[in-house]
Amino acid sequence: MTMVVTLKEVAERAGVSRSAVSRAFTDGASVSDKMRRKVEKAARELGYSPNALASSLTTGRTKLIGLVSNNFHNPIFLEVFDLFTRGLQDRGLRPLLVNLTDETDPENSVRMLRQYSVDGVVVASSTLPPGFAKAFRDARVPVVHSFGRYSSAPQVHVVGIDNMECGRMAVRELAARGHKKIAFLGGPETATSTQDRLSGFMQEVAQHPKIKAAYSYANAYSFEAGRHEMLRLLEQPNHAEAYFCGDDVLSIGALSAIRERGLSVPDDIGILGLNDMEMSGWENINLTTIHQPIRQIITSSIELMVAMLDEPDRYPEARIFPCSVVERGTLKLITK
Amino acid sequence: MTMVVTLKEVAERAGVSRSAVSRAFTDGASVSDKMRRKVEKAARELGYSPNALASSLTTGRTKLIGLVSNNFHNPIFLEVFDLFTRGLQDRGLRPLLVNLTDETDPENSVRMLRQYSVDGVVVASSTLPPGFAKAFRDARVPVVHSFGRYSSAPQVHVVGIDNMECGRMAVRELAARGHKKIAFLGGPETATSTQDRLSGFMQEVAQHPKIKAAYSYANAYSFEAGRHEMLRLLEQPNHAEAYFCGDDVLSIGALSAIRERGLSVPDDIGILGLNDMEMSGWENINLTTIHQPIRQIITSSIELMVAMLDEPDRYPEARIFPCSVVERGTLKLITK
DNA sequence: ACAATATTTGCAACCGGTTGCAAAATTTCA
DNA sequence: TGAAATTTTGCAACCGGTTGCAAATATTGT
Repeated sequence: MTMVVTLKEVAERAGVSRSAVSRAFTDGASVSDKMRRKVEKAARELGYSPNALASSLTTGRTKLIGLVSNNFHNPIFLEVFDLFTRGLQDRGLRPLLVNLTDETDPENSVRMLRQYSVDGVVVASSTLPPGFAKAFRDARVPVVHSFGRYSSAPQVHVVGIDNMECGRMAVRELAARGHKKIAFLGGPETATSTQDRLSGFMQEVAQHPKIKAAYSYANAYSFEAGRHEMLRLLEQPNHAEAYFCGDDVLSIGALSAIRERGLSVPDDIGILGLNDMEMSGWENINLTTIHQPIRQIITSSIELMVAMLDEPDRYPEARIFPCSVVERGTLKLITK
Repeated sequence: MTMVVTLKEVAERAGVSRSAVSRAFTDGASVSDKMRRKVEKAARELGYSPNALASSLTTGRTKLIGLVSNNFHNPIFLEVFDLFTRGLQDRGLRPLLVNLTDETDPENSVRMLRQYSVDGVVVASSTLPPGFAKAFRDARVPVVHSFGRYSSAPQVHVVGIDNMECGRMAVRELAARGHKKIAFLGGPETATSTQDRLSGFMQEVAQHPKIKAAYSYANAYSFEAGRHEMLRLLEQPNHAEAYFCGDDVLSIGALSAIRERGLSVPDDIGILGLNDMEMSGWENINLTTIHQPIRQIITSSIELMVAMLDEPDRYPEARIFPCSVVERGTLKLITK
């Protein structure tokens, strides 16, 4: 159909064996310069390029990496996909993108990715349960869980941040600005990132006897969810002075709700986000937020994946990167 | 290494031939119920699932679709990737994501995608020259250029909008609101979408003798580029009353610049965008814009791709979807 | 110039499946 | 019940490459 040139035809044209052609195209193989030139000439004339899938059959390596996620409504994930695809490409790996939105069962995706013999899988999500990543490990395919839950006994490789510490950091930050009545507006209750941020948040609150804290959840990491939850909160008799939102996009939704109700930020209500996505720095958003070093997380995830390709049974580790507050316009300045 | 179960082992366990196992897993094949049950039992016990890549070798179909783009800084593309990946998955196709940022030469990507024997390629970009899509056609791989340039003599399948008509529509819209001094703030000059929108814009301006029009370009479809160009324009002695920006993200950048200069929208300056991405509807953005029906464009692109898999030499067509203005807060209301 | 050594090449089997064809088994019908 | 028609099964070759091994060729040292 597609008239694709095969190795055999190149061999015939060059008047050499098929193995010779194969060797000319695999570096490190034993080929003389003369032979290589002869083969390359024939290949060029025929427009040949080797079939990566056929060769994977014998080499056992496809250079395909499953990139699975379910965050297609959080703008930070555009940055995530950009960094992942470029990083993988730069190392000669190909991302097979899997959209897990609405998928509750790891089975299907595991099966599918095994059918395509991916060399490894990157699970890029904090809203997918840890069991999802583990399912890949159980199927004996190397897996890195980026933005996953850090645990003292990691079952799979995790690269991300310390979400509990972020929760604590948020409270310290709000406390330093003199807020006495604060709240956590989390993402979906089932997301490990939400759970951990909340638990760090509450842990730190316990250290500040004068601070009153509350919490509630949005049902997704999305603008609409944040807006909806904040509208609900504003209908309650006495809302908090400042909110730590579990994500920037949630924060932006909350900001929208607050302004719609005629309140002003940061004077009436303060907002602290988490992620520091590109958009949060835009002047029309200007969100004070905790920076998550996604560039480093992704680079490190890829390096870890590459290392695992050589050493599949590598002992699992967690790579945790520190976060820090970036000061913009949605939180009052610190009063000294 | 990965202890993967092969068809041969299933055959041995079930006590049947290898072909029998193969047939049990391809629907439409001639197998008795008894045989199928026997094979399925053995397969289940062994945890077998067929190797899609190996079978592609003989069937000539990988069900892999290259999804190539270079728009990783325009939030609308998160929606685009979401819709494409889900749409492809729903039809049993797998998106192989290719990030063409910084890539100027189609050669590499064509070669790479051929090595992986993709069944087809979707080029999702209006900032990639038409030659990019054509390179795939020349390599005899089915290609659909989504968001591509509509031409009366299409060389490849194009699914998108009539960009010239959008330009005209923008002028009519601004004229109807009584603006006499308008301008087009385009994306990169090399993007066909920019060229066409500008040419439609100018064409329509010629129909309105009282209207004065100018135009300039941002160097990318991104927030920063839009903001930067608008800041530059505001330094000129007399800027326009209303701008048609070639994209929503550009518009948002422009809004940020305008407000930073202490001007108000839409009273001092009006902005009309194009795309109607999710974010444009957010209350803190609230952009008046021309809606591009991306959902329909993507559904149609996928349907076209599926059709081409059966009929690779299908006569090229252009599928054009109408756009329409969605009224929000960045343009004065029409004065009757 | 010749033997010893090192490098390059081709043969043939294999990777994990699919498929045309003919033999074997089953069903249909008289 | 038996022959004809139909369905199911297995054999063997093939898809496009890779690789261990032995034969062929080239290089080195004396």
